[in-house]
Amino acid sequence: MLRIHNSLTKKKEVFKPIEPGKIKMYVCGMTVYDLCHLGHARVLVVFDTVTRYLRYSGYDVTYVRNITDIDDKIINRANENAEDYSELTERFIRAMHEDAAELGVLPPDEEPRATASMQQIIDMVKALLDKGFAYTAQSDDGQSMVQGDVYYDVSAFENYGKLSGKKLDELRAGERVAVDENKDDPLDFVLWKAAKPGEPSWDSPWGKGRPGWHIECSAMSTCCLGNHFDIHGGGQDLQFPHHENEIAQSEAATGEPFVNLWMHNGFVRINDEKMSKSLNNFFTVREILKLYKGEEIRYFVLASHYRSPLNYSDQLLDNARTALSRLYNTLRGLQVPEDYDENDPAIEKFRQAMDDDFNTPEALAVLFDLAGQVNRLRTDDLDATLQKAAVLKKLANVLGLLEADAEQFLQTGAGEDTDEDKINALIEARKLARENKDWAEADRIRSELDAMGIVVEDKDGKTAWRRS
RNA sequence: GGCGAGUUAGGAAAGCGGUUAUCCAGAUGAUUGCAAAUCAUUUUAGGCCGGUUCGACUCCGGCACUCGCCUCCA
Repeated sequence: MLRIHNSLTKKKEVFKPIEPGKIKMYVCGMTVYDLCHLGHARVLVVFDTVTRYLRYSGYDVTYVRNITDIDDKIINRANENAEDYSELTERFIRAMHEDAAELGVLPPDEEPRATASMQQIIDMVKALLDKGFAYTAQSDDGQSMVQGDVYYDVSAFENYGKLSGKKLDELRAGERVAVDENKDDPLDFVLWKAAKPGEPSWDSPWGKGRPGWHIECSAMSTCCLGNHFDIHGGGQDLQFPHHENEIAQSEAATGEPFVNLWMHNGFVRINDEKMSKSLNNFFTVREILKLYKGEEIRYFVLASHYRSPLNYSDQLLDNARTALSRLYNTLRGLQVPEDYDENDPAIEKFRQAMDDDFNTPEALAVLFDLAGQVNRLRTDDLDATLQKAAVLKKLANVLGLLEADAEQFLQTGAGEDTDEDKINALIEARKLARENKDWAEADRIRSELDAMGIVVEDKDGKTAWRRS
């Protein structure tokens, strides 16, 4: 029985899809004006793992993750670079896809882009105007004031604040909301923004302009998944105002409930502080990939529960590396069969862990228990060893781990190339020395390899090597 | 100020009202020419103060501290 924490009710709930056997899930993706940092990596990995597990559990999942490819930051960055905004976004979309692949993140079923969804966005803004949830307002187009902006009227939506637990009065009492004279209420937010000269723009009934940030997700999600769907996810920082506004827009426009279950992953932190662009304390995925493999980063992310804060440090990545090596060491040298025993008790434990709000740390513990069993069995019962190993590999694969060949994984470093010829030559030389019982020479070669970051292991009459 | 989350051993991180979480690090033993890998055993816990209970890390109350949201953010 799958239970998931719902941000809307702040409780774990038994999950029940709208349509039996099917799950429709939307996750807010990147705004593509820069490289992905570790916080983005967490969203990618977490919801990829959720999707993989839901599919493993037998659900037919439609996973949609959007790309925000037009907004103020993109325009500003393109201006700074003196390049067309679409060149900028194409570049970072490509980079994002590369990073995702390195992290073992499968592509979503659909990846809608804001700029390719203008008709749906305009239709939704129209619907909101028609139903009295929005109003047009004056805007400075660079030359004169025109009636080119459209705002959402938060006071018209009675449940505003239900996701974030905020009340309109309390929000107004806060002094952090910038006062904009064109708005009726400081909390109203823009649906359609009139273009200034030279800005990228799209035709609309309100003149040339571009969508506000929140409306695109309402439009793209309902467009791909229908007015009412099962799960909507994203980082915790999107809960307010972004997701709150999505609910207000979608439910007002369609008159239907929007999303049954909201999932929010916790932040990545560094020195007990949120990692973010604005604090400028972020590490990009690419920087980390120079030192650690994508799968090591993935393991690091999954070693904490998705709703907990995740602290970043080199030591923790080192820890993830060693832990993952233990699993790969276990599979090393085994011809693990595809078929596995579905009645293995570990599978039930694994499912219980994952069914409990995707408890990946607990699920990893099950993998390590299996690894222990495999290592104990392998000295005298190859058949049983392979059976357990098959279960281990299968369950790890559900988490997007242990998909690589063990030997290859252990012999590949992050970033740099391996000079295999040199390594093999040294190992051959050491083999000769050992045959002659010249232990001094054998050990000298071993320390030479060690200095190269190579560990040699003599077992079963053969010498294997791996990266340290 | 409003709202929310958290505080577990040397580090990380879970479950659980009484039985070994797990991973990394450390110790000892087995194995090894010596190592590595692996196995076995093992040392460090539950912010503080009360309460409930035969029994609390686990439930309840208070306090302290940390973090987040309330503005763009994954």
